[in-house]
Formats: sequence, structure tokens, C-alpha cells
Amino acid sequence: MGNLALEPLDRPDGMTTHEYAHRRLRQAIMVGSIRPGESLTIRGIAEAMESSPTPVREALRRLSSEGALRVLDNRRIMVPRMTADRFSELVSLRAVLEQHAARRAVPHITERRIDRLEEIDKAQDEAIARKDNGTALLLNQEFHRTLYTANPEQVIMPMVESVWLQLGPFLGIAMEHVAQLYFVDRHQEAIAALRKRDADGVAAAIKADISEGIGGFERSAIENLLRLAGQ
Amino acid sequence: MGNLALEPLDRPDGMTTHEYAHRRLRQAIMVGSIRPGESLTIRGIAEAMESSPTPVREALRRLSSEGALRVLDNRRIMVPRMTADRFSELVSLRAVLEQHAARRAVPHITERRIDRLEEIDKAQDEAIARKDNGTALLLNQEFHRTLYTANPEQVIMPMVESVWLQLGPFLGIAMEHVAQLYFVDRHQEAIAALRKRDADGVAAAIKADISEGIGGFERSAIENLLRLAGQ
DNA sequence: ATTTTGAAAATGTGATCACAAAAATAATTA
DNA sequence: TAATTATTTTTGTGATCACATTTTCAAAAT
Repeated sequence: MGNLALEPLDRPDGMTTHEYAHRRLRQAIMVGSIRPGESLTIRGIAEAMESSPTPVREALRRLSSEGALRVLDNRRIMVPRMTADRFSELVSLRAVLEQHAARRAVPHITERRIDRLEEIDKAQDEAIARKDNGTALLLNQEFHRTLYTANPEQVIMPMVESVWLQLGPFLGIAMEHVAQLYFVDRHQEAIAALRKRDADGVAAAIKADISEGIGGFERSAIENLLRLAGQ
Repeated sequence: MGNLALEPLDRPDGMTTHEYAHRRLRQAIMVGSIRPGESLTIRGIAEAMESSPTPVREALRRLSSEGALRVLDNRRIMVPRMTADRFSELVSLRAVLEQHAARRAVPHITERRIDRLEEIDKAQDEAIARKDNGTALLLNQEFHRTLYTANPEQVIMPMVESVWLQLGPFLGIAMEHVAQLYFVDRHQEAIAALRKRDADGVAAAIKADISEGIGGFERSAIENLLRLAGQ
């Protein structure tokens, strides 16, 4: 209960307590700082962030609807355990979702946004160079998010984020045992295709980015990692 | 606030109040019996189902995470308005998601499940014959759900259901103005491909089923419907 | 007639409490 | 000593209350 690996977060003015709890838990799960199988208690979290059960419960309900948490029959709440099968299911879904999101974003992209993508990618490269995995991960997400949200009526982003959330706990495990995550990406290729408004090219770059990134884990490597982490 | 078009639902024994509230609201939204733009009040719903604000709020949080509801800046909660652009975004996402789900289900399909699909499709045809749109809609969903959940480690179903939920309110509008919904489907084609374990064939059938079903609305028809419904 | 102001009602939010179920711990028995 | 039972503690759940904000509606002013 005590140590939730919940780092306090910046809390804007009008933000409600349940929103804040949601953000904080979400962030912790996204970067893999809560171990799969670890069960969360409402009162524990409430105490940790100096609030009460009511708003924490709302945050947990949202997170379980987002696939980040699982409610057991005993009504206990935990971070879902990862399996090799589930992992491959998540990665293939991620590829399909994000290719589609990328394709639908291309008609709406502006030069200004492409410049922003360049900046994010550059910052990510710097984070990778200084072996700052956490920041690199966040910047990688920001790159993808910035691309997909070019589409104003976009409806897919919550689903993409849900997949990220579900992969998060595994990333936490992987980062403990693997030296460097995301040492290559296909972002430059995506940017080049974007400048040409080449939707197929962008989709191909995104697909490659995913399958050579997180999708690059061999099945046996995943099973080893999970065994090492005592899953 | 009184009339919420919330029909009481069967409530199993161990089901919690927030779960029940969630199910009931979800059902109402899914079949389009809550008008887009209509705003929901926590106390109103709580009173309508004879409970209190706390569990209702949890249900509403979940539904907003599922994309079924939108929380405004005023913290008011409403069923999102539909636009022609959003509709087309949802339909194209639905096609992509379900093709993928179908493809990944094929390796796990059993003859027994295919038989079940036959039965569901037959029941749906009967519902269509007697012009029972509501039942036909539910059976159509059950057909698709039964197919995709053949995959045991499937992770996509909540996202498919989220798209259904977001399309629900439009279906409600459409059913008021269009004589018959879903008068043709490609289920038999999907079943034939399933018997042959032909993943591409199944995916093609699902794609056709969607684009000739709900995807068959012309843009101008959608705009007309939305205007008629005062959106 | 339209706008502005003010009071009253409605609403979202979060803390607290009581209750039941579950889990953990202590006591007892085989 | 190991297993079982009893007791205590922890936990999830839902109702209620108080507070602040928003909305609604009536009265007053322009």
C-alpha cells in the first residue's frame, strides 16, 4: 500500500480530485512503475494522495474502463498480468490502430505541425543519447500523439492510449532488464513522407516504427523477461 | 430529467449498484434511446434508478472513458452530438477494428462456434422479417461479438464496443426516420469463409458487412438525418 | 422590449459514516 | 507440528451531508 511509486504531479487549478488521481495513476502505469499483479487498495491510494475513497474510486473505474486495471471477482483491483500471447495481441493491435490513425491524419497535417514533430523527435534522440529511458518513452508517445491529433474529428486516440497503457507495465519490466529501449525509430522516415503528403508512406513508417520498436521483441525474449520478473 | 428512456434491466445477484447503473445507461445509449445533446444529471439518474449519486457517478465516469458520454467544461455530462465528419471517422475505424478482430479470431474458431453464429444470424433474419429493429440490432452485435471473442487473448473487444456505443445515438436517430435498418448483411458470406478457415475471406465479408450496413449512408443522407433530428 | 441584477434552486464534488464481505491474524484442536 | 476454527482487521460499497459553483427564474433597470 504505502509505496505506490506515485510521484506527485503538477496539479492545475480547476482540476478535480478524481481527475488528479486518474492522471497520477495513469502516469504511473503508463511508464511501468506499478508492477503487474500488484493489487491496489482504494484507501491506500486515497491516503497516499491525501484525499478520500470517493474520488479515488472514480479514478480506478476510469482506468479499468481504459484497460489499465482489472477488477477481480473479489473486487480487488490490480494491474493485469502480461503474457506472451496478450503482448503479441497488443502489439498487432497497436500497429493496426496507429497505421490507420496516421493515414487519417495526413490530409489534415500542416507544415507547422511537421516542424513540431521534428522538434519532438530531436528531443527524443537527445534523451536516448543520455540514456534517459523514461523521458524518451514519453517523447516517443508525444511524437505519435502529435501526428494523430492532426485529424480534428479523430476518435481513435483514446484507443491508442489504451493500448499504450496496457503495454506500460511490460515496458517497466523490460527497462529493468534491457539496456536501451527505442534505440532506433522510423520517425525521420515518417516526417519525410509527411512532407510529401504521402499517406501510404507515413503508414509504412509507423508500421515499421512499431514492429522494429516494441514489436521487435522475440517471443522467447518476452517469455524470458516475464519469467525473470516473476510473472 | 424524469424520463430517461431507461428501461429497468435484469439485475443478477452479486451485481453492484454502479455496475447496474453502468449496464442500464450503456444499454440505453447503445440502442440510441438517449438523444444526443441531452444532458444527464447525476441526481436525476440516481432517483430514476432508486439509488444515490455515488454509484451513478462511477457509472458515468466509466461511460465517459468508453466514449459514450462527454464531460463538458461546466462538468455537465451529455451524449455527444454527432456530425457527418465524426460519423465517417467512426465508421472507418469500425471497419478497420473489426476486420482485424475477425482476422485474429479465425485461427481460434471452432465448428461449434460457427454453428452458434448460424443460429444468431437466423434469429436476426427473423427479427428483421418482423421489423423488430431493436432486436435485430442487438443480434447483429451478438453475431460480431461471438466471432471476435473466439480469440481467447483478444484485447480489441472493448474498443469495438466503444465504437458501437458512439454510433448508438445516431442509430436512434436513423431508426426514427428510416424504415428498415440492416435489411441486408454479409453474415452468410462470413460464415462460409469461416468454415474454410479463410481469414482474408472473413475479413472481406466483415468489411462489406459494415460498409453496406451502417457505412452505406451517403454523406448527404447523414446531414439530412442530423438536420431533421435538430442536431 | 431588452438587458441587468439578484435571489432561489439545482447540480457536481468530495469527505465521512455504516455495513457487509473478504483477508489476515490469533487461538484452538487434531 | 499442521490444520482448523474463531477473532480481528482491512477493504469495497453505497448513502448522506456540506460546500462551492452553476443554472434558473423573477424582479428591476435601461
